[in-house]
Amino acid sequence: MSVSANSKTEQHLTERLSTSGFRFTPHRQHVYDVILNKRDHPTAEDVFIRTKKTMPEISHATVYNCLDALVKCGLVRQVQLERGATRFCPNMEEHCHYFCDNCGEVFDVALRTDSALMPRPPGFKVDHYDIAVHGLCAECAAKSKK
Amino acid sequence: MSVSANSKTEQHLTERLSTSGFRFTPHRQHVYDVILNKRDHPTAEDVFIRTKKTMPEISHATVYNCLDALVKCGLVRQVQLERGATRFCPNMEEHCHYFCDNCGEVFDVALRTDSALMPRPPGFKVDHYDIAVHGLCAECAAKSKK
DNA sequence: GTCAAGATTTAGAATAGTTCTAAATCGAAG
DNA sequence: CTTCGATTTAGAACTATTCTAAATCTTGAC
Repeated sequence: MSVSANSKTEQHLTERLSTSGFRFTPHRQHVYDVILNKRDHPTAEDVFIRTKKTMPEISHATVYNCLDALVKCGLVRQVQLERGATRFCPNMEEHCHYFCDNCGEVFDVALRTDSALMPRPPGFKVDHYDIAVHGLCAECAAKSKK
Repeated sequence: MSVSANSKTEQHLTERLSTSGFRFTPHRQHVYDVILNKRDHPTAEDVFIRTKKTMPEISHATVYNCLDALVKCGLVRQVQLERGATRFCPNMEEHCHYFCDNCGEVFDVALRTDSALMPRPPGFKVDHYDIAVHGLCAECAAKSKK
């Protein structure tokens, strides 16, 4: 299993790109594959390094461009968990991020509550929810007690 | 009404700082006052500019240091809403941020749901919730229809 | 097929946001 | 009043992101 192993995914990518006015390109495909293959909420820099493995000539700016295109066409989410680099996540289900402030690990947890019921400022048109829970993962919580 | 108008607040600040092992300093007081006085979720740079008005000699690094101290002693929250600068918020109630992706305005809305009931990874020790809702504010939503 | 127009990619420069460093200063405890 | 650690400073350094101009590629019109 490697780049473009899944032609269904590729189909989907092409479709989503074009409905948002973007072209399908090999660069966008590789970047998307990288994000799908290791879902550890990589930064743009991480994605750059990983994409270089199968596509050594790709440039920094292109990775940002591809990531922005993927975000705009709804295949990838941006996640801001700390000061510093933005991370990227291909899980488009409603879910929240449990973030360990000590070791930096991120856990996805599906959202059960009906977020549409949350009170909101009058007239506000919701696009998406961005829920982060900060704290310590089980491992770090155990260590910090010692 | 100006810097240190409220001695109760100052008392509170001194207390909170010292229980976290920090000293009370005029710089920290000014920075905290700036954040309390205009609650528009300023960036560190905004805080720097505003603090300079009453304390022209303050340096960039000190603003970051003061903000970090205030965050560590639980008087101020960091908020990550977009790529780029972190914002700061003195509202320590459980609340979420409605963020207009078009004009950048931020609205605080108190949280009603009991977040303690949310499912979480086993063993995860929650420190705080960070809930952002992206979309368009009433004004921008109206404009975008035209 | 050929060409023009527009989209994409590139390297590298530029900018923004944050952290680091070493020296100077301050303040509390003895 | 001395000492030690905390705080502050200016500015350098570093990290993350965006911009720029030129080159390349794709698509659609002919």
